[in-house]
Amino acid sequence: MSTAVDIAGPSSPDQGTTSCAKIPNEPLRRSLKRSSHPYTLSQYISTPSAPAPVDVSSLLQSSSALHHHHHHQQQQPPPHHPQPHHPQPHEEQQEQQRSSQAGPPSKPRRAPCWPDMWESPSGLHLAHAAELLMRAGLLALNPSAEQAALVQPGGQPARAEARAEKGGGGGGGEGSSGPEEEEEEDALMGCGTEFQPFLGAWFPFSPALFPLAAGFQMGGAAHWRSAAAAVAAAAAAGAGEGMEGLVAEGYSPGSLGAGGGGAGVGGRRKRKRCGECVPCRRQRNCDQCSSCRNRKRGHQICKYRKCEELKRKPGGPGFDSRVPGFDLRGSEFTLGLAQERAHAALDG
DNA sequence: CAATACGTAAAC
DNA sequence: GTTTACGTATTG
Ligand SMILES: [Zn+2]
Ligand SMILES: [Zn+2]
Repeated sequence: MSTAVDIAGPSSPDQGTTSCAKIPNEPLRRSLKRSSHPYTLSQYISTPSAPAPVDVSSLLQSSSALHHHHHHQQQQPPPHHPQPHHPQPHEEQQEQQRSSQAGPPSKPRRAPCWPDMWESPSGLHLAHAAELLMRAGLLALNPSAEQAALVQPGGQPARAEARAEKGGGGGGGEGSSGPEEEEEEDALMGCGTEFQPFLGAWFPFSPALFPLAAGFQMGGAAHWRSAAAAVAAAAAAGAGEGMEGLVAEGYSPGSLGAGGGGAGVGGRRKRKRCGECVPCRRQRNCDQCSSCRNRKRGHQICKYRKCEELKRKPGGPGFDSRVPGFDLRGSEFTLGLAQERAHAALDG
């Protein structure tokens, strides 16, 4: 199904060639004025200052939380062979590249490698499916089955681009990988589903499954790669989340005046992730979805990580068409497990 | 209506 | 100062 997936490239490079300033040319002036009219501040005010999400990390790593709660060290699956030196272009550069190369906005360089099929917010299904499979033990030793199931007949299913926040050499370039990696990996492994050894079974890397595989790899076969790289990656990634991640939510009624980009007039600041839904639990950006690719301009969290709570509008009448009785929150099993394992591995 | 762009709040 | 990410405007 998912035949209706947006195969077209969602990323509109637009003409904003330069970094982030509409100084040079103003082909279109979309931002005439950014007045905003949030919903009803009552909703926000009503928001209890109960810092629920804060405990998530603690819950996940009850034992690991002993050492400290500074940053959530997450697992970072090394993409592949350790490369001492690599020309890792920054996103900005990539942006400019693609932007400048194409005057008119029409798909700058979205390699056909990644059908946005995985990009679908509903892509979580993949993760769910994977978890189900794992639980069922179907992937025990059945690479063929998994491949056939997850791999797409199209040709280029998924490719690992793990490094993401490589962190590089301690600070500075945070970057979050980008399309460029595609080519790199392609050259290295030949643009194909990357099947990594997963506890004896082979798993295809996909944006949705990434975190899962990562966690398990670290826990089960962390030795498959340099521990140092993993640690570095983990640190980098962890920092990224620590930025905002899941902090206590507390709004100052008095401060609710203006601002919030869109939440200026009359409204509330910004809601926070619930921290319990599956998307919230994703620790890593897929780097493949529109948000990830356009994060520089879109300033939005990875589609796979977008909190379901935030997805629905507060005053929304129809709310969201959530499938009743199908709360993915139960999926915490795999996620929690993976994370736990990852943390455990990191902690030692 | 969906996707994207921008401003800005909030955590660091 | 940094970055991340929400919310809306604008665009399509
Ligand atoms: Zn993403
Ligand atoms: Zn959530």
